[in-house]
Amino acid sequence: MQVTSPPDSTTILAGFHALSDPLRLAVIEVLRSQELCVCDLCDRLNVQQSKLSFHLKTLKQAGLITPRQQGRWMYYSLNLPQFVVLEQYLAEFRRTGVMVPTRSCCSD
Amino acid sequence: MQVTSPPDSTTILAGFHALSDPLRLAVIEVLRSQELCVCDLCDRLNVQQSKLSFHLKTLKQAGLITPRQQGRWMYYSLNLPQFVVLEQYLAEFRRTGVMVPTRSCCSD
DNA sequence: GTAACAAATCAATTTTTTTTGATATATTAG
DNA sequence: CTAATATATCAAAAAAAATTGATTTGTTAC
Repeated sequence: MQVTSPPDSTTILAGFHALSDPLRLAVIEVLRSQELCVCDLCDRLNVQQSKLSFHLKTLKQAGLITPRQQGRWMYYSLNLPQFVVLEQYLAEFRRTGVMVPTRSCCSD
Repeated sequence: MQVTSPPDSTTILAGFHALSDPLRLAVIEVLRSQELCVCDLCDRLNVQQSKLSFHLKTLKQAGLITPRQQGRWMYYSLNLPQFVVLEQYLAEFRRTGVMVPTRSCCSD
């Protein structure tokens, strides 16, 4: 019973790439407990606004965070379903623990 | 009951970075079902040897693959426990579904 | 020993990503 | 409308990552 179609590799790649930078990881750690606006994130992570904006874009495009505009503030929060997508991708490997015995290589 | 100590962010970052490249993802997909030597991987992925070697190094340093030397061949296989480490990291987010209601921002 | 082969490493180049500071866009306050 | 503020975007520079072809290292075959 497969409810959702498997994600294409582009989605997976974008997700892992988004999680492969220290600042971006720091962002999602901070958002773990609450939605925050850009200026709050700037303060907490002590990083300049345009820099943060660049990384938020990466996370947003990877589907890991969701923006919500309220007045002139932009609030970001985690998009948990996308975390699950990546988690599931990794979980599949665990289920493939059945290894074919090593064949002999090329010309051997 | 925590059996293993939590991985440092360097480990997590290296892992996600290793998974963020198309060729490296292709490598682990191919290794999913069996251990393979470098020359077999070259053939299957149709990629030149030094290029593959570069990416194998990245995967190896991230702990996602394990080398096994046999004669002049180097066999690589998945290191499943490290996949689990990353999976667990992502799973933690799912468990933090309890969101604090949004506070008002900065000067608002 | 030498030749042949597998794989890693290296240096130079190319490509991609990130950073920076400035500017543009959009919203609210007055 | 104008000023102030929040955020996004842009272009240029800097930094990091990837590609390439050549070379090196190590192993086996002869």
